[in-house]
Order: sequence, then C-alpha cells, then structure tokens
Amino acid sequence: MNSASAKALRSGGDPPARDFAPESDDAIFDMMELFFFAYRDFVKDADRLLEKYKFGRAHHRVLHFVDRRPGLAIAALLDILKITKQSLNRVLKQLLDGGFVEAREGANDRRQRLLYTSPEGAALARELARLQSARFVRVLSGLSPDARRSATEFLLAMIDQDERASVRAHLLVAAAAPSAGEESPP
Amino acid sequence: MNSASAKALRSGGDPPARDFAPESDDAIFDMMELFFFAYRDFVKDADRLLEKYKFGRAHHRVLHFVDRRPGLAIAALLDILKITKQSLNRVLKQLLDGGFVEAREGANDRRQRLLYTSPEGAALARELARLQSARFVRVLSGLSPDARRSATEFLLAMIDQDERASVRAHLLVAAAAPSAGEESPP
DNA sequence: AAAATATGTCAATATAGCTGACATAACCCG
DNA sequence: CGGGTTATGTCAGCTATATTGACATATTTT
Repeated sequence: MNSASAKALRSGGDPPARDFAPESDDAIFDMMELFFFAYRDFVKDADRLLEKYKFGRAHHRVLHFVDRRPGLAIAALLDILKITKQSLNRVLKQLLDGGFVEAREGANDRRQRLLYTSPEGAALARELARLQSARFVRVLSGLSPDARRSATEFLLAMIDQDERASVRAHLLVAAAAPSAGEESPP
Repeated sequence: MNSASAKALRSGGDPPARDFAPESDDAIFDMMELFFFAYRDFVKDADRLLEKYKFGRAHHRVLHFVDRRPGLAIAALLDILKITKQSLNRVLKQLLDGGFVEAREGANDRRQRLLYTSPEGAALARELARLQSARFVRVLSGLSPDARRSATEFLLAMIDQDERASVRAHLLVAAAAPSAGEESPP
C-alpha cells in the first residue's frame, strides 16, 4: 500500500534521502511547485473581467476554444475540456442565452450543433486572451528565442503522450482556421 | 468596452486578423493552450492514488506543502494556497483526523498550530510527488541542461512579480529544511 | 427497420471554493 | 492590568463546477 521508494522516511529526524534521481530530485520538486504557482497566477488574470459578465472559468474555457476553433462540434469540445456533456451544458447554455456563442446545424450531419462565437463573444474571448497573453508577452520577451523554444518544447512534452498528437492538430487547426466550418474526419 | 485590437472580427467569414503583435501572437496563443493542456494532464497524475484515500486535490495540496515545509503555520499555508481558512479547514480536519498531518502548538507563539506530516502522511505525500514528478523526470531528461534552465526560468517568470520573492523563499526553505522544527522569524 | 450516434435533459450528489458572523485563546502594548 | 490585535476555529448558507445514471429525440448508418 505504501510508497515503494520511501526508504529512509523522516520518521525519526534524519535528512530526507534524496537519492533516487541522478542529479536533481530537488530541482524537480521545485519545478513542480513553480508549475503550480505559475498556473495559479495565470488563470487568475482573466477573473476580474469575467466577473463583470457573471461568468466563471468554465465559461472562459468554452468561449476560448470556440473562438479558436470556429465550427467546433459539441463532442470535440467535450474531448478538449475532458468534462461531461452535463457539465458543459450549463455553461454553454448561458453563453448561448447571452448571445456570446451561436450554434448552427451541421451541414453534413444535421444532428451536430456547430459552435461559433458571435461578434460579442469573439470580442470577449479576445479581450480575455489579451489579458492572459500579457503575462506571456512579458515573460517571453525576456527570453531568448532559444529559451522560448525550450519553454514551448517543455510544455508540449508535459502533455500526455497520447494527447499530444491531437493537441498539435488542434494548434494547427486553430492557426490555419480561416473561419472554417466542417470537421475533419474522426 | 471592446477589444482594442479586434478590428476585422470574423463576423462574416474573413480570416481573423492576426496582426497586432510583432511576430507571434499565434505563438503566444499556442503557448497559452499548451500551458492549459499541460496543467490539465499534470494534476491528473495523482488522482487515482488520492481516490484510494478518498482525498481530493485540495488534500493533496495541503499535504504536499506541509510535507515540504514542516512546521508550517496555518496562516502561511493559507497564503500559499490563496484560499480562505474556512475552505482549508474542512480538508485539513480530514487530514488531521486521518492521522496524515499533525498540529503542534507553536513554541514561541502558543496560538499557532504548526503543521507536520505524520510518517504516513509523509509517505503518502512523497508517493504522490513521485507520481507527478515522473512526468517531470521524463520531460526534463529529454531536455538539455540549458533547456531545463530555460523552462525553469520561464515558470518562475510566469509567477506574479510580487509573489516571486516569497515563492523563491519557499523553495529555499523547503530545500534547506532538514526535518526542521521551528519557524524562522516573520 | 434496426442500430448507432450526437445531443439534450432531469435528478441527485460531491468537491471546493466563497462570505459573513461570531468565539476563544494568546500575544502585545501602554 | 486591561484593551486591542492576532491566530485560529466554527457555524451557516451560498455558488460554481464537476460527477453518475437514466432517459428522450433526432438523424445517420447499416
């Protein structure tokens, strides 16, 4: 049941045995905490603006991904967010009701409801993105191109291996998306 | 009230105008999403083990920071987590009841309850850390020392400027803590 | 026509956070 | 000493975000 590697636990008072990683268990622990703190601060950036609309972070995520990938189907959005459709539905309904997101019947498959931001939704999405990207702009402008590449590489590598392909695809689609409509084949 | 840079919004169907940042608004948007996906996957790592103890992520965070910084006072923990004492109390009580965390009266200030992990708590904390650090080990081992430094630098820079000092201090304390007892002066 | 798919919805539940109000004990200061 | 501040606990109620399970509807696929 217990730790496989917890040998000399600090049960008495001896220094914790940092011996299983070649050269930097400490560094790794530090990075884990940095990651926590960095994310904690990052998500906070948009909160004040969201409050004005009585929206939460869930709304933000939906709005963001719909804006980035116009014509996104419900199922695809669920897959990105990794939540259930019931969870999505509440926030999505509020976004639809508020006129920030629109759903159109799929052209090929009329069961689908493809999601698009309205002009107001797009404006809000981008304003939120601007708030959050300010942090990135500040950080990245202080890094050399090489360091930027390393940071990007680092983040990508942090993603589950079997997710990485679809994330990469997502980024490409988002970048390429002219104003797209149809989904690519499953 | 609207986005200052949202000129040619995709109201009709024209390509989104990615023109306001010198060379890489796209790159920044991509990084923001990578950050989201990376964190989403990162926090997931420990969940299965936590379930066995009927604990959630909130318990994990408390356990982690108490283990990393033995003798942590309640107020200091609240400051790290940025939550209210009422929120903390529920999970902390469960950790105390379960014998994973112990609270001792402060030596200098008897109002304080200084927190320590029990041997079981420490074992759990480290097993959880091991699960999560596995991801970091995998990622960092694929990066050059330079790239590692860049990634670390990136994460640190992502933290709020006025928090950075205290985070740095936290890391140092955690690294230095032998199995410590007393707090350093406030 | 039957089966599978995409989505919506109702209901109940859990977790993690919040505010506000109030209580207790211990410390600090004049 | 006595009053103010600090550290913490606790009660009560609220919100946001997620879950599972069951069932409904329309549409596409076979």
